[in-house]
Amino acid sequence: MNVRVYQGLSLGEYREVLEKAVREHKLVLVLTTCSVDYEGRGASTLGEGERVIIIKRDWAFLIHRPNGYSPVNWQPQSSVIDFEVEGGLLVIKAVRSRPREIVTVRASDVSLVVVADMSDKAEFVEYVSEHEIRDLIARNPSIIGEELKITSIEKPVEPGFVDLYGIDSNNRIVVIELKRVTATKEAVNQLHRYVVAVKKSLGRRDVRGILVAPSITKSALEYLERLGLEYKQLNLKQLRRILEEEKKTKSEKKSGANLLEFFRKR
Amino acid sequence: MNVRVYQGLSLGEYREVLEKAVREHKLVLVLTTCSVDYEGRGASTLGEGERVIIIKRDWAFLIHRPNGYSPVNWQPQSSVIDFEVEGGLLVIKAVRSRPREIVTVRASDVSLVVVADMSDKAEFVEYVSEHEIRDLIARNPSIIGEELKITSIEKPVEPGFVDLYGIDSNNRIVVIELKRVTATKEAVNQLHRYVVAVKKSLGRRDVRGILVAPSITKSALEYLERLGLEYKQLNLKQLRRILEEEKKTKSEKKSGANLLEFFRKR
DNA sequence: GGCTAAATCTCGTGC
DNA sequence: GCACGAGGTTTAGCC
Repeated sequence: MNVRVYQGLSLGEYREVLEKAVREHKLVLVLTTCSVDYEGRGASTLGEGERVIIIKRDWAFLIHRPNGYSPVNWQPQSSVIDFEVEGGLLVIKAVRSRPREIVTVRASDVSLVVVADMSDKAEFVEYVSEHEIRDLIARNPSIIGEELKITSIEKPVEPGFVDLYGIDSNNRIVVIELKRVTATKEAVNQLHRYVVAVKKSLGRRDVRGILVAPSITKSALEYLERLGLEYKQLNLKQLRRILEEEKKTKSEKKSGANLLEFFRKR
Repeated sequence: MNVRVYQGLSLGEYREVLEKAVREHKLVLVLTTCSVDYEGRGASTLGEGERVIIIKRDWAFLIHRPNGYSPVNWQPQSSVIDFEVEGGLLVIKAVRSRPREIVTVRASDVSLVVVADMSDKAEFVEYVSEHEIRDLIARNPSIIGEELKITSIEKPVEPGFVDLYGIDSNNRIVVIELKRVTATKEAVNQLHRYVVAVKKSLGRRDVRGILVAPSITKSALEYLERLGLEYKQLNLKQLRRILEEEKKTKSEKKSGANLLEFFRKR
């Protein structure tokens, strides 16, 4: 990694360095005393204080305060980043075109600028996502303690997509809504919407709605029961164990079948 | 701002510097070649590559790749940050207790460490939020072209909170759901939920549901009309003008009051 | 601490 | 390019 550190320059000199670094799509860090204005979908102002500015190679633009996870101001991807010295201040403008938004930094002092060549081609692998859980249950519905035949994944119905759709051992239609986190009223409502839509489109009354989640809020459970829907608890630890097992087996077999596509094509 | 820059140290020396800086709640930046594992609500692995690590004064922990707005891994607030040198690697563990999550960084190389004393006490003022729009309409319902008397803000009903609640000129109950961005089916659904709940709790059928938003998706509008609900377009620019005006008047009044106090104290 | 909903949400995916 | 939904969402507000 090629890293350059700049300290003790004049604002004009910093401007030169920053302008060149950004033009060359380097990664840039700026430690600065500044105020910030934002104007776009919303609007904000931030008084003077000490912050870290990160400008990424794709011109993502982040302003971080000394505390907290979130940047105080940002631009997910800027179309223009402009540096000017005006009235004793280094003014940085990060502009985004769609939606039209602008972040303006007014730096009275720059303590440090770091310019780095960075390369990162590594693969990011995430697991235990809702997708993965969904496909696992589709392959093996007994996980949720039901004798089901899953016939569709992400089945489109009027108000959206049903996570899992199938038939139980009594030939009743089953609509499943899946959450990988605590289910709230929103989730109950989503399920209810789908059940109503399926009932209507099929002209059948014997449609079961099952909410599958690791946990559910008390009021959501009450709401769900009042609507005649069901809740099945999901054991995430067990699921992860099964997924781990499958992954091992899969990497041995090296099978590349896409379950979603498989179901779609039927 | 007191800034210290470290380069060319051994991993063991870096460990010392980082350990001390974090213990003293300094802001820390690390440019490093590393791999990352995450295990908690979800799980992920990331192969070796060049990244920026930010450790904030409150032990928020962010790992950024050279591109994109989002950190690839993070800890909103760590309870423990631990540094060890193991097998030629600097291993950084950031642990969060609730929920139990752990991010593990394995650094094969450190290019730069920056340790900074940073102070930022400035106020962050955000405007044109849903709150502000809500309160403005509450004060002046004619903005949405209706003769309304608003009687409640954020009225709690069974499934959640009604943004604005009131009575129209024909004595019909009005439930208003507000969005500051394009309204989707989700918003329609939210409104529908509230209208159903209010109808039920009052035993009245003459309850109007109005979705107020700057725009609405086509399918959401169809859905809304099918449910017998209404949509009112919001002119954000006009709203912002009014808010600006009000703010000016308010600050004049405020400074006037301060002036009054000032004179009283003499 | 639980619950509810907003967010300059961002990001991926499908049409 | 829009629409829709997930997210390790995070954050704020209220009880």
